[in-house]
Amino acid sequence: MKQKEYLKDDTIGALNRHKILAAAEQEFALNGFAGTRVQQIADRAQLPKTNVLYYFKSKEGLYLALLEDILSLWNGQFDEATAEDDPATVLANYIRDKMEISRTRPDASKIFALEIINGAPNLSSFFKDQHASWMKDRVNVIQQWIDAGKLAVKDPYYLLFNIWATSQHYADFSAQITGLRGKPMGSEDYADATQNLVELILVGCGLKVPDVNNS
Amino acid sequence: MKQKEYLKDDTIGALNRHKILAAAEQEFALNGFAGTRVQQIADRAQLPKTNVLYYFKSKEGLYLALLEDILSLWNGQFDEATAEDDPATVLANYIRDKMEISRTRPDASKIFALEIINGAPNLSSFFKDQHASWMKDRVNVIQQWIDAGKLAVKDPYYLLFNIWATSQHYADFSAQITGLRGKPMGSEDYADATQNLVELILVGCGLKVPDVNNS
DNA sequence: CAAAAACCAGACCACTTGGTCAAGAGTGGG
DNA sequence: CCCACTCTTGACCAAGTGGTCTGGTTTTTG
Repeated sequence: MKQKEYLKDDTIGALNRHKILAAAEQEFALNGFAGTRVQQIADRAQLPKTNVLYYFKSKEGLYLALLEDILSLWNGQFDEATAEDDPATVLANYIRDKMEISRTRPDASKIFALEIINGAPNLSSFFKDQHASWMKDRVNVIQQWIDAGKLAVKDPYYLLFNIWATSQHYADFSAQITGLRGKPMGSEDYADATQNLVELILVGCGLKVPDVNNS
Repeated sequence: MKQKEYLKDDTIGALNRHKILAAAEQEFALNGFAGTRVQQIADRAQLPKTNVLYYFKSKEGLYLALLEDILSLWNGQFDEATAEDDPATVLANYIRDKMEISRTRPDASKIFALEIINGAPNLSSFFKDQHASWMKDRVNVIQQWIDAGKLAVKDPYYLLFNIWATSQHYADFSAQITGLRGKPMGSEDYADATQNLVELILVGCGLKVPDVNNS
């Protein structure tokens, strides 16, 4: 029984694991893996350092567990779209999804960014493979749109890169954005930025911007 | 006299300083500040560790010196543009500039990104002020274009953020891009990506894409 | 109600790492 | 040639850090 115990959500163990992961997400996002002290995570989680190491074998183990959680965010609606769907709607929703993640999970986004900048040393080849095959599928759908004359874009890869870059930018570079705007992005600002981005990308692809009210 | 000595470019000291900075740029980009060992920098520069500390007071001093070098890249042609200039040309050139920096100085771009993600703890308020006032000027010019009906964009800020995001993405996320494309970006790929991006942004702003051959 | 498992936490340690020191080796101008 | 200055380098150290150990307390379970 004990092995399954921690899968339940209401045990004290599951609760602490959750607290630790949440604390670790903030600390790793702010200081990177090497720059984060286990003690800092413990402090933030309001637990003694020893407890952190009790629930997770090591600092690296904790980081990897966290990373796995974070990677599960990298799936969204666009996953199921097919060539028959309307590109404008699909892309608009995908962009809105990505922006919503940036807004609600900025630390997760930052950790992912840090990981990639450092050459993705900890991304499992499982994730990489999965990610690559997801990409192939999506590129394929986009290419069909292009071939059908629905999309004025030359290369599907660049389109996706541009969407990722712009949407993640709001999370990853929030310090710069806040500094330059003079105030942090509120949720209305995010709504503006999202609408702006949707229009830029869609118009840039020769599409008409669909109504806002469809998810 | 000794104080000016290191400003000369051909002394042994200037040479070593240069080697150390170059080595540090690579190491810091790959491992972040906390994750980089002074010894690693020394090894890459092919000098004993003590020498690194001889030329730069401390690891932090070295990092700050490097950062200052890097920040000097954040100026470009767009700086001198006025509301009388043609927005399509100015923006296209600005995007090309940014992409060129991503291609030729990816490590510098990564270090800047790491710095921002971590909340920009080491950016001098001098740089921040300078950056903010640059921003105000540029936003002003863009706003004039908008007011004159030359540019179909609602907010100048978001336009600039989007340009930065997309162009820096190619440097900062090169590991992901390489993984997904199956091969690293060559200079022809960069040319393609640049042209693609210029078209996306300009068309997205309701502009016509000018000829490639003007810098 | 035991016994076993899960949880808690202070004391402690091996090791890494930035940085210092001191002693010497080049080097250039007067 | 000598003297001041720059440069080089091995030996060394104090502080910080991830992680263990041990002994205990609480919770679960048969």
